[in-house]
Amino acid sequence: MAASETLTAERILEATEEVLRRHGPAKATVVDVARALGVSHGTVYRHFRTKAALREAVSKRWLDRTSQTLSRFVTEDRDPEARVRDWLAALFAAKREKAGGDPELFATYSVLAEEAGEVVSEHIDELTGQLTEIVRAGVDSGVFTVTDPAIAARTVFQATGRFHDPAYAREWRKPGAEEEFGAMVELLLRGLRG
Amino acid sequence: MAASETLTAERILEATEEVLRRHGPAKATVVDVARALGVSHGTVYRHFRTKAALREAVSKRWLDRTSQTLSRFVTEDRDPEARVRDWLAALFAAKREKAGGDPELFATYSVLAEEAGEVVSEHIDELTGQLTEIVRAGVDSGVFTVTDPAIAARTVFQATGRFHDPAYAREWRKPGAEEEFGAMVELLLRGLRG
DNA sequence: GGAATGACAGATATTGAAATCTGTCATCTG
DNA sequence: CAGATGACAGATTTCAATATCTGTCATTCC
Repeated sequence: MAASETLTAERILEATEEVLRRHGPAKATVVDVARALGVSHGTVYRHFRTKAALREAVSKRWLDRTSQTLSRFVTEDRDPEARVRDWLAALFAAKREKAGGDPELFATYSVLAEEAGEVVSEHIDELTGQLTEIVRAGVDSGVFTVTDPAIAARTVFQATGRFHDPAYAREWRKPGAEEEFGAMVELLLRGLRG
Repeated sequence: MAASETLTAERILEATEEVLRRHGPAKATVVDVARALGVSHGTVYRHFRTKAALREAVSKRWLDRTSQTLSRFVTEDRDPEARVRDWLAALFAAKREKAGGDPELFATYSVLAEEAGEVVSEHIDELTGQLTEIVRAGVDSGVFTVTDPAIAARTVFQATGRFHDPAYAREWRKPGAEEEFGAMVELLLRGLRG
């Protein structure tokens, strides 16, 4: 039996991701997860209070991977304007790659995220927080002239929603999407500079 | 019988809107529309090839009302910057009012629009066309410094998507939405000015 | 004794048969 | 004869019976 190893929250999450990959968000059940782990479903409920909590944890994991990837631009010691550009480009690239690489899995995670409102809010707060730091660096160095870096960052994030919100995923593969993204970033940077 | 008047496409569209209002998008049938008009459903098919075509026509009507409302800002002889501001504000106000006033009807039309891809594309082309004209006026008068008014207008329209795309309707009633909209418009105007 | 189990009640999902709807067209009606 | 009808075939939806799932908890097992 695979039960030779201790049953950790981590192992349950991995099994859940696998079950979601196989069955999709509508058909993936807690019983399936338990079966995949070779335990009874009651045992899964010892680690996660509800099915919703389990799915939320999976969502969080998924979203955190993106935050992680982008965080490197925050600490870099480079021109803030270039960092805003690169941070946004990396966000778009990451999303587009995930959506294009395995559309079904991407749709699955999009459904999960839809359900997990709180987790998504926190993710967005994390991302705008990162962007705020870069914008603040730009204001401090005099490249940007906005009054409030936090508001400016939130606005830039919202303005680029079309290029990172899963609801728009089908637009990302259209020809011209790259150009549209470029025009958006340049217009926003003009706005940040003033 | 209500059939005293001639059966026009117009009358069918009105009856369809009424049926949609009553039954919602999922349950509204062509048979219902025919019944409301006191004719057989075969007669409705004489005017609209398919149910989808009928729904598209209803969507077009709905969207055209918004285009109509906004067109006045295009012809006005005023400061282009103020006109961009007002055009965007009018768009947001119109959408928010419709969504807030009768959420169920708004949801119904949102579903219809989702189905009618082509009609929505044309609507968006019409709106960005309007905005392009205002931006071009701004470039001509020297207030704006963007290279291509059409690209700039499209970008501004996309950036403000959060404030007019029905997918975001639930965000519009949140406190702070007005401020977020204001910050977005001001950042974009800074970008247009350069 | 702390972790795992599986029987259970209520909620949710699946299924397949019956009902309704879409779109066509031969026929009817003024 | 132009416009309307309603019967029809195939597609889609509805509905109720059946099966499965979620979440709990008394009991079992190391």
